[in-house]
Amino acid sequence: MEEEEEIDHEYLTIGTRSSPLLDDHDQESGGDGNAPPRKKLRLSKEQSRLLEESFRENHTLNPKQKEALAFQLKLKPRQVEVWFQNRRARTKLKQTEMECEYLKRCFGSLTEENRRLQREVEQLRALRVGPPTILSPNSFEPLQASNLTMCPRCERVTTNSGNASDKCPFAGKTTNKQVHHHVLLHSRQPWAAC
DNA sequence: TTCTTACCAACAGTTACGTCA
DNA sequence: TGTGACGTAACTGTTGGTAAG
Repeated sequence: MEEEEEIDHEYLTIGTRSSPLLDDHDQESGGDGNAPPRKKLRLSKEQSRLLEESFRENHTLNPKQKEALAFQLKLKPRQVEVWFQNRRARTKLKQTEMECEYLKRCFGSLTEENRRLQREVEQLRALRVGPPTILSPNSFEPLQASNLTMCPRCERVTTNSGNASDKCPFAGKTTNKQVHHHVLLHSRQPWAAC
């Protein structure tokens, strides 16, 4: 760990052909297209600590803060700026990875739930031997459920084929409303349009 | 008021260096 | 000792906001 502190930060001057981090003197010494190899700065522990501390307070810096921090860290403002840009990018990447993991887990549990429901549907299908039936309230004979309709007003059940006058209290009445109800209930055009 | 231009900051994507297994 | 993976400093190009003309 101590070795990191021993890095000679002086020699690690950054720069390439067009590096904004090079001052004029460095650019000149760079010469005509023969760009010196890019040197990479390694921040000291103290520098990293201060940058992290500053980042916790603010994820962006205004020019004054940038200047002050750069002065404090003995770095160029551009280096501080770059560090903050990269730090924001790392934060975002980490968040995205966490969201990705969360969505994967959701997908897994939903897939499992889907499988379970599919199995349940299969089991229910296997139990069903014929078309669903219900017992007639009058004759207690089994009636095919597909032939039954329920009046939304009186909530009584009748067969589509017809004569329900004995079951519906509104059947046979003579007011418009009641006739309407009766027609709706016992016609082939059910009450959907009502 | 609207349009154009220049400038700047932030970002996404990429490159390249240093380190480590 | 060479090598590939990885972390990250630094770079490039794009975009959106803003002020001045």
